[in-house]
Amino acid sequence: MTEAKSLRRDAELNLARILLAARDVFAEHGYEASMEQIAARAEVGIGTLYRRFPNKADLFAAVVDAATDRTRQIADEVLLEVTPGEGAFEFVRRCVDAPSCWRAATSRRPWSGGGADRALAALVPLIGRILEAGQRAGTVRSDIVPTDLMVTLMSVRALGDLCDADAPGTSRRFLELALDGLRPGHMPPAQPPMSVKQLGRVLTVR
Amino acid sequence: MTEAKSLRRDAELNLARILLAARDVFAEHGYEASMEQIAARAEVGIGTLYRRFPNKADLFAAVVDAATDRTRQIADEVLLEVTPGEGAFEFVRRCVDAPSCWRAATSRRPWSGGGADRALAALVPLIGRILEAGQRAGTVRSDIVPTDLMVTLMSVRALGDLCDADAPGTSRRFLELALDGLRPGHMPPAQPPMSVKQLGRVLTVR
DNA sequence: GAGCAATCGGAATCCTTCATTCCGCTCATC
DNA sequence: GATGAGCGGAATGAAGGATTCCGATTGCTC
Repeated sequence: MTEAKSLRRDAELNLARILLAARDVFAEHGYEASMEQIAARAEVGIGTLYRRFPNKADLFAAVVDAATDRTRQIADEVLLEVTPGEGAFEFVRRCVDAPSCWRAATSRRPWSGGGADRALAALVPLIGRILEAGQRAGTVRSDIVPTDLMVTLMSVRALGDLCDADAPGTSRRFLELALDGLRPGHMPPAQPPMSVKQLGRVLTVR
Repeated sequence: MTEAKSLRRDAELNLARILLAARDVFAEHGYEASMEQIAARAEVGIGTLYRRFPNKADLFAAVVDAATDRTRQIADEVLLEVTPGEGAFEFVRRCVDAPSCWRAATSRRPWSGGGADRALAALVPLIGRILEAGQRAGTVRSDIVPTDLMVTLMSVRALGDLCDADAPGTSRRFLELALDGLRPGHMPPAQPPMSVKQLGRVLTVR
């Protein structure tokens, strides 16, 4: 966030390029993407990556942090712009459409340290508010909790990775079907929802 | 299927173990699982794997074929045992519960050759019958097609890979929510369903 | 515009991770 | 008891990829 030392102009440009490229490449291949791929996408030498980020994990962490910020921003926007009844659905849609938002979660080696917990601590209350608004409006089942939305997001993302290259829009269609499942009118599932603590564990390196 | 040459009794036992182990290990790690992992799980030397299967791809193909058979078998059972109104839902549930059924599809290197097309040719009509029964009974939306069920299966499986280890039952809960989305009472999604041909491409090595 | 430290690029290094091969030993089977 | 089908698992070789290093550039300051 706060860059104490100012970079040379060209270095600053390259840093931005790297972050952009890393976001896209990680989004596409998950943590398994290679540093060389990222460097190539950023049109930068590998050495340049390593001057900014001591290693791959740190670069990934930076990307994930940015994605978390973006997610929070989306939640804020939804809370502001969207009708209470539609907020929850629109939030998930916008997250799916955002290039890398929450995408890291479907990667195998997402956060390390307490990163996931911090991200969730920021996100869960926001999503809770969006959700409650929908429930008060009667457009969202009363048995839905924030982790349900996140889980939906994760599964849609995973499906997109699998299918969208060959069948564009597949995950989008599935998303709408899944969202319909969140609307009132059905029996609650026997299985209780995932806890936030569990989700934190899911998102953390094993 | 038809083993022309009969194996020594111990060899036959080992073959069964290998197939079992491969099924489980591939289910757990996808095609990236190593031959050594499989050999270890089967409590067998690596050499033994290679005497039965000339290479990894062939072993994987054998596992996938078995899974396809199992899926078809489940469809048959559902058609026979389950109420028309519940068949579609129960089919997906049973597939999710079957240890390796359709699991390969979420792996990155599933079928090669025309394997996927053959499997789909066998499965799609069966699923179509299950689906139509539900639609006639009024428990399934009229805009749902067989690929929707398969896509649901795939996303639930993917979610399970991500979460179930840390939060058991998560994919199960999501499955029920997603299935609710297939029930009548909502607007059809704007995005048309995936075609069978596209699904075949998704399942095939790139 | 000269000097210089900050930057670059990317070749080279060093691991790790497999798939696959090979071969001496074992033990069903006849 | 002979013998060849089977077995285990060390060894091989290739690929992939993170990280390091260093000579060549180039913004920036005086």
